[in-house]
Amino acid sequence: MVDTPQSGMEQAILLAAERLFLERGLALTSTTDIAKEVGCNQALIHYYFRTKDKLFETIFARKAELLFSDLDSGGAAGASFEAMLRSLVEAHFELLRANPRLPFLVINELVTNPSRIDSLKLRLGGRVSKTYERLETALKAEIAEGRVRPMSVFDLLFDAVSLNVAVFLGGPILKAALDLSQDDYERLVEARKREIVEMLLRGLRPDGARPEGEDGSR
Amino acid sequence: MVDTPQSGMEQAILLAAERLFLERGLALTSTTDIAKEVGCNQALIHYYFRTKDKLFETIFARKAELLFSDLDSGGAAGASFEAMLRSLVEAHFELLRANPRLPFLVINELVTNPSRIDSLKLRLGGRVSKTYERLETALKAEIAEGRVRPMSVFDLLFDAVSLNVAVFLGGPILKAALDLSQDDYERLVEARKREIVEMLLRGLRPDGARPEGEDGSR
DNA sequence: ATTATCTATAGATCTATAGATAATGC
DNA sequence: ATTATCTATAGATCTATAGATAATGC
Repeated sequence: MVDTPQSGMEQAILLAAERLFLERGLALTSTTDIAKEVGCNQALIHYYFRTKDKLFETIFARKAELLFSDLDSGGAAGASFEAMLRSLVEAHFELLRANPRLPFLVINELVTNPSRIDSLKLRLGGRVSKTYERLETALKAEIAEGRVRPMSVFDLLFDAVSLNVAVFLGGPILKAALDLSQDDYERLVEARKREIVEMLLRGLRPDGARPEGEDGSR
Repeated sequence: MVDTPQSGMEQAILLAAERLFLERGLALTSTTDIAKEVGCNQALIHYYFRTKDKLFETIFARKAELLFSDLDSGGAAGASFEAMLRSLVEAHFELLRANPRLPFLVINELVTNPSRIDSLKLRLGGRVSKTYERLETALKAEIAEGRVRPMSVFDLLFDAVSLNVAVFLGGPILKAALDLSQDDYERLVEARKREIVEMLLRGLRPDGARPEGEDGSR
């Protein structure tokens, strides 16, 4: 749990391995590749981490933890539901933007090696639940007051995560397919962020909904 | 392009390889694995397909083609925009349901081996454009008449594909994480299908939208 | 003395090919 | 004769370990 202070070499190995694992996944990254990237010999990887799998596990656990970290959103208790949701979704989006390869790594690894799902479950424990429950209370209240159509928190989160994650899973492919410059690509990502929030908020409105004075700004 | 008639063995190899590639990806599937699955010796794989990569390419091309196949939606020309969109999204969803591992394979392969993106582009050519253009005309008309908020076809498709694909990318992981039975899982998938359509259609409504008599049914 | 780093190598794959044998089509 | 299938193996990895050497901390 606690990160014991690491030697420079250990750090360097972790960093290089992280980069390579994120880029190509576990199977396509050899300890030889990592050593080359670090600039040391391949045996040293095993000196510090015993096996390639343990090294991967270390990195994977940290990264996955990040992915499921509580997005401490919501800000002030008085914020409206819309503001809370918006801030949550945007925080999640920014987390992914800062770690764009993360969804690829996690999906890739959990799909090809489902046994890691259980160890992840243990490690993360009830981590997610805090945000989940706060959101649930808020959502139910909104629905009761008729400001949001009836729906489950599960679906709401599924919708939001789907939209966010897909940007970074499909992004690099789209960038290559459409020959986008880095600039154009970043604009696309930014545009998606706005569209996702828009789609989500509108998608929640109940049947007879009118905008609540909050919209129409920007 | 045309599938030349294949011998039984060739077929068997293709089938086994497809299954394994979809399950674990290219890197984690060896020609030895494939041979074992087929029940022949490993050299035979190379007799028919020369290299493992050519075998993969064959399968990958077919499958990717499927993924980008024109979803001949819309039905009758008189159908409403909502009906057209709904049918398009549902057709896409059903395509994925019939090939649930496909998104994993394609993303996995295009991300770890971006050079395949170009060959895919060539092969698929303007395939996607037909649906795209029909949708574009219809969307613009809707927007002009104020029945849909201003937005691009690009974003609309991105939203829809994101929501659909995420079900099948994340589904197996969720199933394991929540210990769902096969039945429960299938119910979840079905529920997602309904929610996705709901979210998309509502998310398109313009600011002052009232339901158009079409909603409120089921 | 202990810890970090290196060289060398065993043992497991895995892909691809060569060359032998069996099956099939005239 | 030609085509399909098999056995055997070369050559490339790749992981993990053993054992030598260099660096560091008392």
